[in-house]
Amino acid sequence: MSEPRWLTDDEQQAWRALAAVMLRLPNELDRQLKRDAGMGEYEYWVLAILSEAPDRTLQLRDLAEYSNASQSRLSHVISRLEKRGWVRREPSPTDARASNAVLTDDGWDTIVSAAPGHVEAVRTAVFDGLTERDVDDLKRVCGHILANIDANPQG
Amino acid sequence: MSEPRWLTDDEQQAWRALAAVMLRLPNELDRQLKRDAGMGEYEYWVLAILSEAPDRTLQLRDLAEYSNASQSRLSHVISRLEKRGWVRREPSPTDARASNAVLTDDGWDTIVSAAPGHVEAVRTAVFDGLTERDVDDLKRVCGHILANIDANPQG
DNA sequence: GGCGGTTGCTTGACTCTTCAACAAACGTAC
DNA sequence: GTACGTTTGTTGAAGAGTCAAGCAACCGCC
Repeated sequence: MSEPRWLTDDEQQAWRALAAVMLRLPNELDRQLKRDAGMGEYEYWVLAILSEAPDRTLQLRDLAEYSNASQSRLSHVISRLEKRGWVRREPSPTDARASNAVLTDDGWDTIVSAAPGHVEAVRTAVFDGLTERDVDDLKRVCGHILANIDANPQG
Repeated sequence: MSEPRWLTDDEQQAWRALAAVMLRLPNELDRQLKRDAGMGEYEYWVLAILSEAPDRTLQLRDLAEYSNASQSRLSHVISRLEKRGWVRREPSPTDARASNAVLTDDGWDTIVSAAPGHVEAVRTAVFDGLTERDVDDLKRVCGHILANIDANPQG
């Protein structure tokens, strides 16, 4: 192993800022959602993605990918959402291994009523005070990071 | 409550990208650290911050703030690090309520040997392919977000 | 000097995530 | 058709984080 390529000062500062965002922002949004809608940020994503899917239905495999989680995590989460009556499982008609998650009417009502408050929280915590260029920069840099992770997974 | 200020398309895209980073990046770095050094990303921060502090010592209250965590979380983590012999607690000489965390020699050796691999993982996952301007943008935008959170805490 | 509010920290219960092991169905090659 | 490796999904145990409650020390004030 050769001499490690240490981070420059600028990189260190950027890294500290990003790390702080990753520690604090999810916490912040979880708290708002938990308080106002009884769910966490990840559960919100799952319901939101389902609500936009054709027939409000998605195979678990795909839902896990779109929501950036492991299948195991999604499986546990779907079980919880099922218990609350917001989602139900259906066997896939085309592949006997696969299951689909379907958003119920209750789930639809829940996400529709939770959305305004959550969007407001995201706006307050993230986008307030950002210029259009800031938003573009954020999208671009995060896109690079995701590409880096995809290109070089640790798992 | 008035009509919610929905996100623009650009904001939505940026938000999805940031959310994906927040879900996947910590996971990625945790896996590398767990595999190569037997600790998680947050534990690494704690050790790293301590290693740079005067006398490798910091009051728990301050360490919690610098590491962007709750005191409760830090308390649990320090207990784990204590069990592994990387950190020890000391009563504060100036305030009988307070405790200091001190990095042990073992802890020092651990963080020194873990650092190169972890820096490499951060570089691979985050900074590879970023221009200097990207790095500046990342720092600037994350700084804005942190300011937003500070100005408007949900807790 | 002691009362009341605040600060620093710990604890335990609850919830959530990960990881590894497992099972069932698929598909390809022979 | 059957054997092998892969894909899809579930499960249970172990590890971590959050939250609320609690305790002790501090500080300002009367």
